[in-house]
Amino acid sequence: MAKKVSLKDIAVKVGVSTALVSYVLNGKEKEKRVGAELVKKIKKVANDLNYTPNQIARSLRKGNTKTLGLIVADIANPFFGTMARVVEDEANRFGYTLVIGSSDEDSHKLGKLIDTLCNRQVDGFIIVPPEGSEGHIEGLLRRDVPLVLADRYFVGLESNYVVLDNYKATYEATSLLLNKGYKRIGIVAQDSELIHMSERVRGYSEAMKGNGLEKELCIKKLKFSELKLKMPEIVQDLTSGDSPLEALIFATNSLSLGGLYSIKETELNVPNDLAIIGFDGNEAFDFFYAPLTYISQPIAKMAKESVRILINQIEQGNNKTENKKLKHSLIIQDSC
Amino acid sequence: MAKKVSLKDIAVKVGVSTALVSYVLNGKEKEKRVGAELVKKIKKVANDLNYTPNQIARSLRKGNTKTLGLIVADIANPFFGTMARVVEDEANRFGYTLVIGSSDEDSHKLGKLIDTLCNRQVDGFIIVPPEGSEGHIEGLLRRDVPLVLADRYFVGLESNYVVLDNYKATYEATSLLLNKGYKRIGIVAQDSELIHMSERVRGYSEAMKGNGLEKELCIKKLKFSELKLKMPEIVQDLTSGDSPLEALIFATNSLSLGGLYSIKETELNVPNDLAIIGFDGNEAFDFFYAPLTYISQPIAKMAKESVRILINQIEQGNNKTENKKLKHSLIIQDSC
DNA sequence: ATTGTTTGGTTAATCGTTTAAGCATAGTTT
DNA sequence: AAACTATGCTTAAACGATTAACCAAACAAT
Repeated sequence: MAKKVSLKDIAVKVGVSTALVSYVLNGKEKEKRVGAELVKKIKKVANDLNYTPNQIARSLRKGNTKTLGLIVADIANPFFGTMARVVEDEANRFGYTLVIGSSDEDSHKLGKLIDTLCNRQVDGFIIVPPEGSEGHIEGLLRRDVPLVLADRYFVGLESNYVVLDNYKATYEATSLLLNKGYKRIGIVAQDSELIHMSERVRGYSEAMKGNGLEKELCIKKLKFSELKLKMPEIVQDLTSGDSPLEALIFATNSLSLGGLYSIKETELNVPNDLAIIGFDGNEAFDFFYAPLTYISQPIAKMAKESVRILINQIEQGNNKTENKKLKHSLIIQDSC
Repeated sequence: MAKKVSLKDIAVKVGVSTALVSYVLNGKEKEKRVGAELVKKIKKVANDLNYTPNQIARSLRKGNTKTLGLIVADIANPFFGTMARVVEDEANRFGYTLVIGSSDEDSHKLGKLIDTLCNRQVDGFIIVPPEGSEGHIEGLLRRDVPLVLADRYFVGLESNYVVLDNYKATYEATSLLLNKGYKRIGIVAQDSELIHMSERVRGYSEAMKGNGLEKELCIKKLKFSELKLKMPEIVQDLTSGDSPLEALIFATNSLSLGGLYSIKETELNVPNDLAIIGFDGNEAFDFFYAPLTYISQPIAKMAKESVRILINQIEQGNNKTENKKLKHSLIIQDSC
């Protein structure tokens, strides 16, 4: 790697001190009363030599890196990929670079990522926190590290967060089914203590109870690892027997997808034998023989808000926390 | 942000120079003959204070950042998301952090990303180069910046690269169709000068010519921006008239998807009226009424090889370039 | 007794920027 | 003429870690 042009190179060439060059190149020529002649000369030489400041050195001196850290569950997941993309663009717009990490929903991995990024002195974090990671988040908060939680948050922690109004999302989805006359409605959710999931289940429950159907509640929880193994079985169970379900809500994108793969293998006809509502968009939803009705998240808005809040905290030192619950939209197609 | 523990804090607490602490914490206690007592004490204090080295300072001094830059077209695209994920894991495995950028297939944006990452002193790049970016890549090569091109490369440039054997991929896909008896076969490709695309077209052409069908060649090229607009029209054109196509190969994932959306709207029956072969996997392919036969890329392998080659060059200063053309696999389902 | 070696440390320069503080010289007040 | 003020630039410390070079004391060898 060829060595880069430094302030010193310019200084030597022009015959001044590095301080002066730094002032000029940082637009402090007025404030620091640099001679008009020299300003021109310095700018020209800087340009000729194709100078760009060494961010590492600058970071060390200034104590900031103009870098944000984004930690999602898995960047290969299109939901997080899309989110990352918007975060990247927004960060760039504000002059920040983005570093992305995947936690695999593993709080230990999250801890390692946080350490790494802290040592690299990122100025702040946007984190999609996995289960059991309150401790790590709390640690960051205690150290006053600028931080926004996205997609999920912890009830006990006073932190910034930007999430979907998950309760309302499933409440309305369930209501839609109820309005269409379905009564025996079930939900397949992730087996997780995380608030976004419990809110989704609660939205479903409350909607059912509101219709006097508390006895009909059917909630199945799956661990992530069991998805491929158990989904066919679950679909089978729920839709047979003496009171088979009439409708099913899937509480995540992967559950929806898993569900579709399973349903495809059965004799069931959607929506006649079974109505379904999915979560998050997915092109596959459109190609299912009965294109899926689904709850869509405003990913871009979530990402933008997160960045805005984060940068606000970094640059203004804003210390009161901001919370956002965004509204879903219901994409209505043919599956119910 | 609370200040972090530094080498000096430890040094002061133990009552030694920072040099000694640095030696011990970097495992040079033997080489530098540090007293056994002190070694213990320093390690203990470092541990108690929860010390972790400031990577920024270390980077400035050592001239490396243990950071890799990955520039893809769009991290929201699952193909690149998956690739990024594997690159991330591999980089981590070797003690590197990953910074990701999206070029949007825009060489100017690529240039800006390269500048940003260079100023942040990444140790090397993995780049999926957009059209017209030879100049930027050449610039990096001239400065001896460690670099691996992925997915595509430039014929004139002597650089590392890891790509799919695109020629073989479409050659075999076309052969499959020919063997099944289809004769009037077309290909819909991206309108691009990039080698991966021209190789895909060439694979198709050669296979057709090999069967004496050069007169039947039907190659449609679409600009990325025209995809949604023109695809329905193209599908319509190709499949009607007096010699409608019997089979169609889509040369990218988004073309495949766009094609499927269009075909869904027609009266055509796949594979009876029209056989299709797609590119890259996609869950949507599985839910099309005639699950798609497609050319699948070994993304993980591509990512791993890229990282291996890159780190090899960074750490060994290896200056002979490595090139890899990986083999596709043909996932055979019901669309042909 | 002189020289040499080992042991166990310290000093100080360095990476490239930023920035507070200082210091001439010229020009302006009183 | 003495005392300020402005102008225009330089010096040097600092950020935190690394590392070459040096130093002192203890001990051994000639």
